[in-house]
Amino acid sequence: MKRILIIEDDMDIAGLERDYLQLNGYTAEIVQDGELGLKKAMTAMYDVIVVDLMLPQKDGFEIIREIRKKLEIPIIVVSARNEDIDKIRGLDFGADDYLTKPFSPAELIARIKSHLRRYERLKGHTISEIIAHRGLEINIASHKVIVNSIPVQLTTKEYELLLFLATNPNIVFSKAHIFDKIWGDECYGDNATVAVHIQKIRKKIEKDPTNPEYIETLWGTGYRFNP
Amino acid sequence: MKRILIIEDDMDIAGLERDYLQLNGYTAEIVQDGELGLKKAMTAMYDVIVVDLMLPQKDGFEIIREIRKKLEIPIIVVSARNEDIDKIRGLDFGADDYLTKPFSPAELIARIKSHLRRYERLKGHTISEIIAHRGLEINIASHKVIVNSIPVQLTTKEYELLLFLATNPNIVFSKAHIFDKIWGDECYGDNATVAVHIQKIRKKIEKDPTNPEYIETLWGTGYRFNP
DNA sequence: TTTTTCTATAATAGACTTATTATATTGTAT
DNA sequence: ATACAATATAATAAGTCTATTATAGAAAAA
Repeated sequence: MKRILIIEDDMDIAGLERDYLQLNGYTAEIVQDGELGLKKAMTAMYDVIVVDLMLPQKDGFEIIREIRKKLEIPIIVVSARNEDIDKIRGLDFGADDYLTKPFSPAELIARIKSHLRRYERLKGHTISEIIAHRGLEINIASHKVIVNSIPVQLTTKEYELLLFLATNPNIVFSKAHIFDKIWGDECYGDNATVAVHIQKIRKKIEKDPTNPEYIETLWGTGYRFNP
Repeated sequence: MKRILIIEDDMDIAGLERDYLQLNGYTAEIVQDGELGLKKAMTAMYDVIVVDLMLPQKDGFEIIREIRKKLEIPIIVVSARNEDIDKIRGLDFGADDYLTKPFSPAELIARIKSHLRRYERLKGHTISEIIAHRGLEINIASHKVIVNSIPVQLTTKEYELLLFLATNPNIVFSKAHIFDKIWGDECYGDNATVAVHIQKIRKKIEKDPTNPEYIETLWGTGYRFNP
């Protein structure tokens, strides 16, 4: 079941969107506040984000830019003003598509479908799919991970690290790269920190932490998540 | 320099498209015939394909379906008839975007730009590029090597060395040259080290390490990878 | 408290060296 | 020419060393 996040302050429109999405087999969640919307989006549990440009508290452009720093998922912009379109298209701030109000819900569905298809084609999987894999299930809301039906409590950093690796399976990342991704480019820190976190995650999710199945060590190169 | 393939029988339109693309720093190639267009596209030398639906000889839909079987790159459809749009959107036959004639060249450029951006975003960092020669497969993103469907575990140095040779097939490299490439010019070390690594790689990937098929020895000269 | 980060130490994979054996090439004598 | 020896180069095996990672525990931060 694909999950869509709607960031939209007009509840009439948001509700309509949600109903249509649900009719088409999607799970939709509405957030009316920009600040909260950004936070929700950053949990990385959604497959697509639909965001209105005109929001109270936080600028839509800013939200998208922030999301794009961390996530690769499709972002569809909704705008009431036709003039915004050029701005959206011209500036490369990370949105994938745009719709001007009023738009037909069918149009929205069609576009979401198309973006999901492409994402899956290029990445090989969608977010929802990666969250449950083999015996490992990542519950994003609670930061809990379920390994072979046994719930495991991860700390924030442990969770972020695992999620990053799990959403990029079969790719080797150096400790420095992982550090940059999780802590941010600006942060200066020790790669040992990454090693320590990896160790702690392994203790919690691996059957035998000495012979890890999920997070593999490539000596001298980095770590790799095996799905 | 990004390469665009235009499959379009109307030379007026195709020429206009090409000129605009070139003005924007792209390399554009025009093919007027559907059959040939498909063949060209399949060479996988292009970054984006722009295809007209109405073509002599071969149906545009069919072409796109064929391309999509093999390639993940963005495909943009151009159609003269407005009615086609619904068909394009409704059917999932692999196109990424559509434009109805007449359209502004700027619009085409904008869309191509946007698709390229997204493609790079989703594929760029995690290039799951695979180098394959005969039974040997090297997956760059995951550092995995497979020989005749059997995964082989290489160490970092072994992997680097094999990758270097495999990406430069049919070229002879002296041990000193290989050493410089893998270890860096500044490093001083023994050429024997290279020989030892070659030996270890052979043990892992060659059927008969004594008569190597992949990494051949050129007595007194160096080593050569045979594809 | 709990979580995160740092530091010191231990474990170890694998990188490198060395010594030895095998093989190809070249040169020389028959 | 052919056979053989001499020489140069490569393959191999084994052992040493180093760099990297794992781990534990303390310190700092939240």
